[in-house]
Amino acid sequence: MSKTYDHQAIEVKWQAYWEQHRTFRVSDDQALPKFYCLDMFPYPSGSGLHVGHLEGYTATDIVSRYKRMKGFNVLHPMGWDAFGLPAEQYAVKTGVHPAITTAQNIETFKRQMKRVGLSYDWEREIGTIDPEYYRWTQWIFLKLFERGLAYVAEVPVNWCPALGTVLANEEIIDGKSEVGGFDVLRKPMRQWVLKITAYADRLLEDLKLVEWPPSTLEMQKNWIGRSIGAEVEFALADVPGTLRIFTTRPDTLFGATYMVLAPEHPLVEAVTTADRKTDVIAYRESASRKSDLQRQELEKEKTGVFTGGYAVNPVNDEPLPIWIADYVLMGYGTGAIMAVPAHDERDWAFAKTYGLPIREVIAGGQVGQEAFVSTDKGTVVNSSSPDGSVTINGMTPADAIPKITAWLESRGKGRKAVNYKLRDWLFARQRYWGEPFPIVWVDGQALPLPEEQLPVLLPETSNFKPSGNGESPLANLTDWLTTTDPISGMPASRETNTMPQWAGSCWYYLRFIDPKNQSLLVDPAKERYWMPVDLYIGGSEHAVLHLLYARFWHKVLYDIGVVSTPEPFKKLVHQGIVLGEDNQKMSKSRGNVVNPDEIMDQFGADAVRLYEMFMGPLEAVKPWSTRGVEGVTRFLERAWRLMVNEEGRLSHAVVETAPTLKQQRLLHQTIKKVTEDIETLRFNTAISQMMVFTNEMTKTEQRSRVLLEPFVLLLAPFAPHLAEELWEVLGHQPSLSQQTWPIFDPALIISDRLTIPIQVNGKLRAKLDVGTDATREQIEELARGQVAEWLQGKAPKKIVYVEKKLMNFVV
RNA sequence: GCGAGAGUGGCGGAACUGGCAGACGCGCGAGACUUAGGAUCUCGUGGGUGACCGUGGGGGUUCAAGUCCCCCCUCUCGCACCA
Repeated sequence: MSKTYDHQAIEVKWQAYWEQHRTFRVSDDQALPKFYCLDMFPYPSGSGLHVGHLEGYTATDIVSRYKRMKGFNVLHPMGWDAFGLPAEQYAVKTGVHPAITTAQNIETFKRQMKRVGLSYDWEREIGTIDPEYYRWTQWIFLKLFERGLAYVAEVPVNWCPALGTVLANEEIIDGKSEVGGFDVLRKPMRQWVLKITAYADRLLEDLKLVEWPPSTLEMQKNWIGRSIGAEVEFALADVPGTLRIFTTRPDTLFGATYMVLAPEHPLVEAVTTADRKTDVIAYRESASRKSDLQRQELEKEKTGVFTGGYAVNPVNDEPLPIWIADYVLMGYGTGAIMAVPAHDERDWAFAKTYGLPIREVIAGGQVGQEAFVSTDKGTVVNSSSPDGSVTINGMTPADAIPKITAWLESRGKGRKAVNYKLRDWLFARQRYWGEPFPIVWVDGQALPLPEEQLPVLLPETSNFKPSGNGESPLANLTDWLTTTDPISGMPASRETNTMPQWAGSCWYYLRFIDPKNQSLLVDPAKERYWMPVDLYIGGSEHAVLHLLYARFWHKVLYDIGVVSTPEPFKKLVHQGIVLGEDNQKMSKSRGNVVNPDEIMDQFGADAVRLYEMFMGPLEAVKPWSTRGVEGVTRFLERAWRLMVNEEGRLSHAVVETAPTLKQQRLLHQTIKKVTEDIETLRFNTAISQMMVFTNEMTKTEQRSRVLLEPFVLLLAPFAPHLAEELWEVLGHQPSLSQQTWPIFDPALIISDRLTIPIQVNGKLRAKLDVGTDATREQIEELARGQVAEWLQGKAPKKIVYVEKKLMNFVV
């Protein structure tokens, strides 16, 4: 491929210039309007950047460069989510300390990012593994602990023998570990847990405050899973006590024909009769051995056993047999349900399997065929208490629910209740490469360390193997483990768990605001100036966990006055996945991975940036095409040749004379389109407009400087190296990053001629070229002449004229 | 099954509040310049080829539908016994 311009030389030149002149350093001048433009910071993996990373990074870089030229003070930082399992697994295998591999990987990432010309303020670089950073991660943990939002619990956790560690639910896919695909068993273990459920309502409500993709909002809503219903007390028939259940359908209480407890439910022993004991124990055991995967596989076939016990339905005093079944989950609601087979699919299936009665209480379906679950349709029937104190017959389910709930409440048999799918957040990992907890244990009690003792440094070791009993490798470090409680002076033992990877990424966006602050997490004045993040771009794989956890911490920080906004990320966009050239997901095994370094060697950083944006809409999943990179390279070369001759000097085609009106119109249309498209992140169409401009200019021999200079500025956010060079060739001082963004003149956009399509019966038959001042009558007369052939002399029934747009004859 | 999004040339994709379907790029074809071209430039390129058909399929609203309404099909992503 012949080179019109030497991308290599130009890119090296300008990257050095930017670095030397600290061109992208953020100012703390709060008089300027601010724009906080954030990428999801990466985990620095061993394989370096891939073209998918680049898509999001290029998008934020274009917006950042554009906003700077628009006069904004732009915060566009980058850092490293550098704690994580891969480096630790590598250390276990090779003995190389995770700090070493991590540092190397960060070097690679940073080198690649600089090569792409991303305009980060590197003076604000942070890493979650830096003690000066995790000191504040630990500090936030202390605040959570102080507020009762961090507690210790003996939780059955997902124990993965192969990884020698415990996994969170979200790290398990189809019953296997996300990393490595190993088997996972359940094992009770002492864990730190964060009470995210205390914030469930606010996490749900405040989704109204953000501009996020609808799918992400929906996923967060589902994850939180708020549902409103009632808790109802069922007295036990033969033993003292009550059984509390949660239902969203109290309107179907009269249709309950049996009860189900989760196998782990504490009342199981009490209600089980002697003759049922063997079966119940056997079922409980088999249920406890089932992994989540098995539970999913057996979804269709419901199993359970009768306990022999009965509970009394509070609405009609009817005794209901109590069963245990693993389709009822201990972790949700009260771990017990009333079963209404007529109006619940699961109960229906279970009732069919075990021959339990199905009683219709909402008319409108065919409950013999299938459960009738609609709450919008149907009428309540067979639902009056025997003592006549309540009836909901004839009502719609929606009306019956509050009525029966109120009645239960008046009798002390129940109350309105809200439940969430969201569980508290298991916040401890049995790993080395993570933040240590600022906690010591004295006599079995967890005590927080004072703030002044932070950070609790991760101790040095060369043995990264798990202790094997489920504790982290830190448990092997006796010297570190043994300490004294600074408050009481009592002998103490350090917490051996470390924090999960999510911890560091929960608040990093705050540290970028004030990365070197020694005394505060973030300076309040700076925080008020910069927050919230105006644009946050990252993968949709973080739609739930990272974004929910970060929102949770942010709200806690809001409550203690550290931050000033209820939500951290105002606008969120997910870049789509870049597929391989074969339309398949990029993977080493398929051999379709595109290495950005190789593409940059061949075509240069500007071409890669441009192609990443030209592929299609930012959020769409789309395939890579190296041919496409060639295409945008041709465009860049054409843009170059517009103003540079073969010797690399200003071309003679560049003239000082005034442009034609038509040329000015094209320029101003281009300014308008590029400006609006950057604002709405439609980079592909912005580039296409610049191509149109370039194609037109290529045709002319005399290219007015008045046209070229604004064009170079428009090109700058997309192809910054080339644009800087062109700006210099045009005789200007660098850097154009300090130039102001071109403004379009609305008067210059409007054309003096119009093309009016003429239709007959909605079909295009002619086009009229008229002046903007042409009247309807003039157009109609001209049009009649043009389409006479289709009018066939008949008078049109109707003539539709849309001002300056179109004329349609209806015959 | 539920939820969200999407189906437009050979390919990636354009098309604002209904108003010229296919911008721009890739690919392909023709030509120019050249010793040469896989460089560059110019022209052409939805399908048929007379006025017809074309935005996943079928209905509808409208002077006019890729765009709005109803039914159906397909794909992608997420959730998946949450009572």
